[in-house]
Amino acid sequence: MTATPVRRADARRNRDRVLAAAQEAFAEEGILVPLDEIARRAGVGAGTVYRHFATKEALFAEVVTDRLERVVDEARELIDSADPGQAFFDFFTTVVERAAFNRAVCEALESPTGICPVRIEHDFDHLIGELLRRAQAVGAVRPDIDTADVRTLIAGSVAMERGRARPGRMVALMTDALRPSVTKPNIRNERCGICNGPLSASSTGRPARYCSPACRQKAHRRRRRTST
Amino acid sequence: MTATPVRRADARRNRDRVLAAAQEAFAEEGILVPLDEIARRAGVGAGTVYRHFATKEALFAEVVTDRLERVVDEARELIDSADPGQAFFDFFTTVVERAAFNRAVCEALESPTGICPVRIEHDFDHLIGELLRRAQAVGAVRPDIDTADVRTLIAGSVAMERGRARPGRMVALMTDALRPSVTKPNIRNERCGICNGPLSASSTGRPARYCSPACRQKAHRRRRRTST
Amino acid sequence: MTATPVRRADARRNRDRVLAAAQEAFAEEGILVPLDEIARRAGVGAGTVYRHFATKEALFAEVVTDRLERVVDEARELIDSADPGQAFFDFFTTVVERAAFNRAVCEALESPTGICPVRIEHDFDHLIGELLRRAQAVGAVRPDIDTADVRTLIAGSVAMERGRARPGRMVALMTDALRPSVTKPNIRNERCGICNGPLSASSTGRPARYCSPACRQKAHRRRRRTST
Amino acid sequence: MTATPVRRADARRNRDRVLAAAQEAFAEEGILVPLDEIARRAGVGAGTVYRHFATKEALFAEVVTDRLERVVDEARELIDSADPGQAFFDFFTTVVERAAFNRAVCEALESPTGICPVRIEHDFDHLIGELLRRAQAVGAVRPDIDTADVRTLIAGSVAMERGRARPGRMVALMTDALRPSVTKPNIRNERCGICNGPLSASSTGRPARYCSPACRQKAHRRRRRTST
DNA sequence: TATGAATGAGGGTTCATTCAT
DNA sequence: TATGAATGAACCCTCATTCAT
Repeated sequence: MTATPVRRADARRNRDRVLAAAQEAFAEEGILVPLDEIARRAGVGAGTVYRHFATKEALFAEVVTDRLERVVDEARELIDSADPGQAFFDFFTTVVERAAFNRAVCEALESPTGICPVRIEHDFDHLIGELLRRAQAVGAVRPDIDTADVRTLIAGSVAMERGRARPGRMVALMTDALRPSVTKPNIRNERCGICNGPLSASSTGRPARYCSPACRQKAHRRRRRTST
Repeated sequence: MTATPVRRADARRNRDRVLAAAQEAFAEEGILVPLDEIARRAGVGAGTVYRHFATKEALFAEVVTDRLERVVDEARELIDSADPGQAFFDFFTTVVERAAFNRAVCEALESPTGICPVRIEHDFDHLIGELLRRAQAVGAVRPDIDTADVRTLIAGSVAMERGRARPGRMVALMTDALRPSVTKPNIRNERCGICNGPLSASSTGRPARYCSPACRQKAHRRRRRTST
Repeated sequence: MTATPVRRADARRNRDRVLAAAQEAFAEEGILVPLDEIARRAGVGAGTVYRHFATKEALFAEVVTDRLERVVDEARELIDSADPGQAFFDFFTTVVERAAFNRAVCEALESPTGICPVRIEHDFDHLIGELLRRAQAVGAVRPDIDTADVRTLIAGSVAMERGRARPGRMVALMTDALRPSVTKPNIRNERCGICNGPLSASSTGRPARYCSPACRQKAHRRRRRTST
Repeated sequence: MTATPVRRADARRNRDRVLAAAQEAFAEEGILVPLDEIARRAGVGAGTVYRHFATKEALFAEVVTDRLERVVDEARELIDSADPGQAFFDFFTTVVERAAFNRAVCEALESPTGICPVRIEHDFDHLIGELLRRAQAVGAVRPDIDTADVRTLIAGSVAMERGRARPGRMVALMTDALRPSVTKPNIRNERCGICNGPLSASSTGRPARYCSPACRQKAHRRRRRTST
């Protein structure tokens, strides 16, 4: 009992070393990296890892949570930016860039299962929501986008950036996609009334209801038949 | 005198069952699904799987190749479509939709390593290239996009669609991103001359060189110092 | 029932093909060669192999037996040779040479377990015994050698020849060992009365009882102690 | 401050138990013994074996290397023996005796592939070479023998001794073979000029050129034909 | 408390043998 | 009868987790 404070300091230091090693290892090799490898990088025994984290999965969650927390913390001030559009796109780009070099974050973002604790997920979504709302308010982002879309786009952009030859290219394309455009987007995702195929966006006139002249013709014939 | 061995029918049936089970299992759980699980789903012993496929990896490749071959075969006629834009976006949408429910295809598309035989990879790229070229020729697709971009976008769209609540939404957004727009895209991926941060696209005036007023100011001050 | 003779002929032919393929495969790769490989070489199904041979081990025994039978058959006339020494050494050399290129025979000869049927083992031993007896009768082979020695020497020579750079060298040395010599051989295998070490053969005087002067001295001292 | 980790004693004990079990199992059943069997004999899990030895093959190499190292270490002093012949034959006999009860060593000695690390192989060969050279210098060993022969003879003797009824008998015969003899050995390995068969050593007269009177007669006839 | 050794349940794969066709 | 497909036990090896020290 005498050395408790020292022990606590030791434990804290060990915990941090494990986390740092896990950050590194998970970032480089993903969740499949053996736990022993993490312990080795941390310079501790495997048992020590388990002293601080219940399971490997919990350690993984901690690592990802930690990353997300940093992102959230650093991005919080962006909410009050004088240029909400700039703020939103800065955030988007930064998050993707960081995650793209981090297999752990990639795998976490892509996984639909709730790896991270609810709190941080909520914080992350809240942050996105605020940035998005303000950016949309000034017309910097398409109005038909919601928070879930942005999260999905972030994850997708990360996946696309990872290991690609020209870094930043896909994320730039994604941000373009988020900007309002005079072209009429097809994000309503409506389908052809005949063949249920996708509708091509037409930039003029009223929205198309059929995907092609052939289908329009078919619909016309049907209507006649029905009316007969 | 048919040259096919007598037992072919049976073996073929089992092979097909294995392939079907593998399609299912790989699609649901990805390449990490145990081979025994595939055998179980097919209702055969593990050895039977190995009779038909040299390794688990070979089975995986077969499954993915099969999917891609179907896509390529069905899409080949699109090349001569009267509406190249429509053809391109139809293709894009169809491919993503199919793959989105298929972890195997996702993992294969995302993996840089050559899982599939070169032939099918080449066919796939060739198909994309042709559809893209024609669509760009009629102005239906942004001219600054290349085949590699499309492949990446397909894989990314798949990742984004997978397990998402509103199917088709992300792919629609992606296709929007591919359409030409009167907004000036930032796909040049240029960076702020001061902080190297991303540039926001401005739809009017000359292209921005700095990401924010603050950076522009900084640059201004630097220029004065240098000129002195 | 109509085609019985034909079937029998077919079966016989198949059996022979399996045996030939097994000869080849076992000779090249040893008993560990997969049975499927043998079936493949024979151009039959694995089931056909089992129609003719109860187990893989039985097939192996048959193969080895067959080899030994040929050896015995070919060597039988040597028994009545006018030069029994020549006959014996010819036999020895030929057997080793053949077996040295035949992993199956090597493995069978080296294995103490009775792989082959008793009959052929007996025939083989009988042949060796006769050749040996006659060769010893004319003084061509050391008299302190028996049939078991020869069998062992054959197996050992085969093992030594296999894969060696200079074929025939070891078998020549072995045959030298079998010839009578004016040096007194130590095949009595007696041991030093003190340290139980091997005795070196001395070609003159009475047989040594101690392996070295040191041991002889020790024995001398012991005797004095005991007699006191 | 000793640098040895705390747990070393325990792990060391287990490692030794694994090694001992492996010695036993490999010695009895050869390299084909299942690794699980070794673990079972050692009273540990399979994983423990892999903690100490990278692969089964590595464990096998360790076992054999260990044996050879002991042999080499114990035999090193023999090099300076006052009786080089005695030293050589002692070495030969001892090595064979030990290995004869050890399938592992047998298989390693017989295998041309480098199972053991180069160092020990080299040490072993060097030792043999030295002992052989000195023994030949004093005329205790035939001069036409080289190091490779001795290695081969050791392996062969081991194979011959293994499981044989009269231990030591074959090795004694082998050592006899190595001794110089007044009989003319056929180790030149020359062949009959007619049938290419082996020549029997004749102890008198000039070396035979044909293996039998029949061949000599044939040669005679040929010569006549050619000269005509 | 920290260590890292031990565990043992699988993982992919092989192959002697059986059996439906 | 011959086929060769199917079987499944067993192989070597990995690694998350536990536990003696």
